[in-house]
Amino acid sequence: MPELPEVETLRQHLDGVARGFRVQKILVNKPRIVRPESVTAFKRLLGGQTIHHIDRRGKFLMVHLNGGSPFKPLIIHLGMSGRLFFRDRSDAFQDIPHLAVALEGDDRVLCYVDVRGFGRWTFDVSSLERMGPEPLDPDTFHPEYLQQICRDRSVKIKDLLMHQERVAGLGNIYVNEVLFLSRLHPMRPAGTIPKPGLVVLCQAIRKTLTEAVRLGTSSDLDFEGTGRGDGFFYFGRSGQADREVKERFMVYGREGQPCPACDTPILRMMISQRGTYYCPTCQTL
DNA sequence: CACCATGTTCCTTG
DNA sequence: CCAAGGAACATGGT
Repeated sequence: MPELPEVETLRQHLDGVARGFRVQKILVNKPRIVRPESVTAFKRLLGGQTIHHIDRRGKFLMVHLNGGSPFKPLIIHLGMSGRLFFRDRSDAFQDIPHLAVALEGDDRVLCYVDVRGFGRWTFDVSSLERMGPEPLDPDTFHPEYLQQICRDRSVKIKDLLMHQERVAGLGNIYVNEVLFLSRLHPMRPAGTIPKPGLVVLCQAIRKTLTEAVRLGTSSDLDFEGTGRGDGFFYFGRSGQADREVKERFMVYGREGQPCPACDTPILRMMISQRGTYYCPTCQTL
């Protein structure tokens, strides 16, 4: 569920339904998720607390809590396959496949399911402290900032944009879309892009992410993938909502299909071990 | 069986 | 110290 738009969609949803939720009991089925804390330390920090509100930073959710250390929010990262949703307390939530963490409240249970187990629940802020600016914040993210991080760098522009210490929240799907919109080849050395190109790139990042959040929050999402409508996420299981989301990508996952701009077949290559999709006519080196 | 998958972190090499 | 490249993590879908 991973990139900024999906996390923001989840944040908005949860912020509206999780405020005031009091953690009565904690179940940790996959201890790896709460690293580096021990399960007992994690439970001590979270037990008895109430959710005050939920923020986002890059791909991280920050769950602010009442009743305990006020400056230590619970930080959640969904990794590649994390899902978060509420179930009734009467449901057999403990039997949900790949349930990694569950927070039991008075009448609901906040369930965290993570098939691959790359996600993380922690109170450790170290990875947040090094994170780059929010791409949707015009005060810190603008063409001049892009110019600053690109200058004198030979790194491929795709790798640079996916580096969370440079820009927070872009991942492998949306970076492909952004580069297509910007007409930039994914392997273009960052330092060779002239200022006008960086202005276009900045605009493409804002447009791509803003539009994805807009679609994510306005669509009738099948949150849990079961048709129930409460729970979470719409991408990664082969349901109807999933297909609708995929259809709006211009190049991601579209190897061999015609470029939306010029009909040249989309190519796929590997960059840093990630599938990279681009139009060889529109995006030249 | 082979290959691919929305991500981060750690290690090695230069 | 920095940058680049790659493997590892764990599991499922096609």
